[in-house]
Amino acid sequence: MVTEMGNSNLLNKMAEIIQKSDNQTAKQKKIMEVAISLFAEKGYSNTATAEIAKLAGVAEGTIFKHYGTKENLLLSIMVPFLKELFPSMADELFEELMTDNISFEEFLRKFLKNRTHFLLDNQEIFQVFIKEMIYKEELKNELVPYIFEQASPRLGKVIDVFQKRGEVIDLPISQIKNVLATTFFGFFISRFVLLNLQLLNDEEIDHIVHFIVNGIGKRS
Amino acid sequence: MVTEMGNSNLLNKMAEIIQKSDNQTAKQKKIMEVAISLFAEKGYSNTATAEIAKLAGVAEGTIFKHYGTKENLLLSIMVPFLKELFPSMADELFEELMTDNISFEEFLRKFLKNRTHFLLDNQEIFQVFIKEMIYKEELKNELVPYIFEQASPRLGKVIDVFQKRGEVIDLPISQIKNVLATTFFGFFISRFVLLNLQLLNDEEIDHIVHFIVNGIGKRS
Amino acid sequence: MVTEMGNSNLLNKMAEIIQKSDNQTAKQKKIMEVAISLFAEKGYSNTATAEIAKLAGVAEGTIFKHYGTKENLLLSIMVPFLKELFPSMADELFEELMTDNISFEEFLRKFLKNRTHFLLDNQEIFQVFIKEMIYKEELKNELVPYIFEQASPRLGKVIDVFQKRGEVIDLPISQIKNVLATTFFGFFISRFVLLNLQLLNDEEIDHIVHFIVNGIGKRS
Amino acid sequence: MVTEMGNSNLLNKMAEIIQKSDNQTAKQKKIMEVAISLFAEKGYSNTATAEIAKLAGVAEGTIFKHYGTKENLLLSIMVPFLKELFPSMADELFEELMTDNISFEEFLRKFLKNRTHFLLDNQEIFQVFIKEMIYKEELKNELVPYIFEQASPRLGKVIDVFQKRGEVIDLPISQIKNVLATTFFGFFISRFVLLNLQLLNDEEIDHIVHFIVNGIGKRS
DNA sequence: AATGAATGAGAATTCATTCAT
DNA sequence: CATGAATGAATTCTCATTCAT
Repeated sequence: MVTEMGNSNLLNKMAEIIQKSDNQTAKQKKIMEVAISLFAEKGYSNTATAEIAKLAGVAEGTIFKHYGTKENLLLSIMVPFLKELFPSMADELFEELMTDNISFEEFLRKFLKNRTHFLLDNQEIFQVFIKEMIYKEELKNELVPYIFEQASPRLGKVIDVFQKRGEVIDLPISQIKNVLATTFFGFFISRFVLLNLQLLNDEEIDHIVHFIVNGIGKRS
Repeated sequence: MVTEMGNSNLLNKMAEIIQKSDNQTAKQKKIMEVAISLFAEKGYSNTATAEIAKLAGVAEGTIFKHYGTKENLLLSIMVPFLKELFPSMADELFEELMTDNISFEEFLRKFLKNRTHFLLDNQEIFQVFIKEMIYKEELKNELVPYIFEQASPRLGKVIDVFQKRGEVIDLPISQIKNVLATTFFGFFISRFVLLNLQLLNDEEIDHIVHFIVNGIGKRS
Repeated sequence: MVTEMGNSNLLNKMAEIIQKSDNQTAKQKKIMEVAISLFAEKGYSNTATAEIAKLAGVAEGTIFKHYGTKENLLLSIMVPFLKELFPSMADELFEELMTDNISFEEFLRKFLKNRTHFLLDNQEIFQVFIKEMIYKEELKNELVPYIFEQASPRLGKVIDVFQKRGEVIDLPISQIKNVLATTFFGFFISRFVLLNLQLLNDEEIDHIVHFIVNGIGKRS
Repeated sequence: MVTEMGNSNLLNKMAEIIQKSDNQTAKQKKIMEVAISLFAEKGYSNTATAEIAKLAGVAEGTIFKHYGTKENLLLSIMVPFLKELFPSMADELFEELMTDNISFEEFLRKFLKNRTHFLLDNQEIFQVFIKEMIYKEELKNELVPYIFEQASPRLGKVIDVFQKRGEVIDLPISQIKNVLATTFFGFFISRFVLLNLQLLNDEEIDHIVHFIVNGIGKRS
């Protein structure tokens, strides 16, 4: 159900990058590594290509030989992350989690654990991602819809399943999706970008899951 | 329980700024206005002082005559916002909302409406604020604790009241605070910064309040 | 024997200043005072008029009302100093020192003491003077000849007197003048400008006088 | 008796500069050449990097690529000069001059000729040097002691030798050193900085040597 | 493929000077 | 006389990008 986005510059560029990104030299890997770290720390526009080159132990020209522009280097960082964050997650992870007759709480718990680990493993790229998305209109305007298109139907399907099993309240799916998306989003952003926390234990995940399921109101 | 913060460079600087900013020239006001708008749109470091000057109809030197540095101009924008976001909110708003024997849901509804309107009125500054906080370690390290100190005890008091009235579940206050803070935060950030939405109707507030109180799990 | 210098911009300007400089207001005096101190410390071109105004407790405009330009403020500082350094010194001091049948050594001693005290009293202006003379070709080209014209004949007369009394060797007067000028000059510059010494005791003056008279060679 | 100066920021910076400046591009050399000339003529702070770039036929950025800051360019000019003015002079020149049983007058003559030629060859750098030393407290405070430490013991040794040979009067060495230093200093500064003279003939050196040895008093 | 010297278009900031009040 | 807001040209410095080797 992925909409065609042929009019998107950014996604076109990303598609190009994917094709080229087969075999990276050692120097390219080092450049990416350093760039991710610096972009995450100081932001894209506060990081000089000269600094990347120096820390990566390559000449400045080398970066431009490989990536053409600084902007392109940024995209080359974001593309593989995006690829892994959604498409693979979507169809592999969701099926994996849904196979057994797992309870809704258990599903949430496993889902949050899985994504938390992925984001912790890629915390720097995630930071780069969010930071740039907030700044750059173009990026925001193209990626937010893309992400929604990727995530929305899968999330919808899951909610539908659990509504039918009687574990989720009978409100319109879109409404539940919004609430869930906002909660997940607030949770990840505040932990991994704003507070820069490096850990997340199971207990905390239990709390958030309990909250999502039961709210904080006391049942009469 | 509010910690003294006399050792804060940034907050000291802010205090100085407030004093100076009483009697503003027409040109100064115009500069601030334009700066807020540009910083919100493109971010602080992607906005040139030359552009601010041009749009404000002043010479570039005028900006520096009044604010000394570009950084200082940013602080001059953020300070009054911060001052109004917390201290005033805290002691006036909270009392106002709590006087009558308001229900928990009603409290949440009113609180969210009030803060939503404030943020809609100051959406651009809020964006500047969040964007810079994400980038600048110094800002983050001083403001996050400050905000927590301002908000935490007040939030705690409210939860305590409603727990005693039997409207909020008997979990540790700190746990409920975390969950609420994350939800509010995710809600505001995703709406006003990431999605850049300009409206919020009462129905949506009802949804989020219902979610906070009841969760999305179905009661058996 | 003072040559006419009608073609000199600088000396003309100075002449104008002299005429205007009759009655100074309290603010003017404060401006001059602060300017001298700052020019001496950091040099003319490293001192901002804004700083002078601030330390003098006046508005920036006030400086320009009185002195027109920053350059003119500098000249207004140098003129009275120059006036006292040479013309008055020349005809009053020299006569005073030469009246009695003073010995050459005694003359040198008194002369050095007198000029040393004058320079110590005006050390800051002297520093301004030398520093600017070194930098500004125009100043150098006009003032060095002027100073030579003022000092040279008077020094020549003194040497002549002591040669006739048999206390100074019979070398060409110009040669002795050069040597003396260089020595005096080196002495004052190194002490009061480069090393920034604030004191000079009689013993040191005795040494330099002894050296000028006898050299450091041992007599057989 | 040479003090360790490991705590000197400026001198450390200079050491770094030397290492980098081994293999200079043609453009770098041109930049240095032009900078020396302009700094000497108008002083460091009255020379714009734009002007240096223009006269050197390079882009302004090139200057900053190589030297980082304008200040650093200044140091890059001064360092090699300083290195040659003292250390090499000291141990090579002094020994060379002292080997034969040269007379004191002859020593002075040769010494002055040698240093005069060095300063004439480097007149512009010498001017840069003196001009900046007068202005910048930091430079003065680090270099004046350094120069004294370099020059003082060597000068002392020479005086000692000639005192023992009976050619120099038996006054305390420190006193003779002061007098000599002041004379040399006044001589070089007044000629090469203030008067900007381009020549020095043997006759003039003979005069100054004669003066140093015999003074200007007539022997009875 | 890799280098790194060179570029030049901005960027922030400074400052003497003007002028309306 | 005095003020101080406003100016705008000049200055130092940054940085993505190019290109000859």
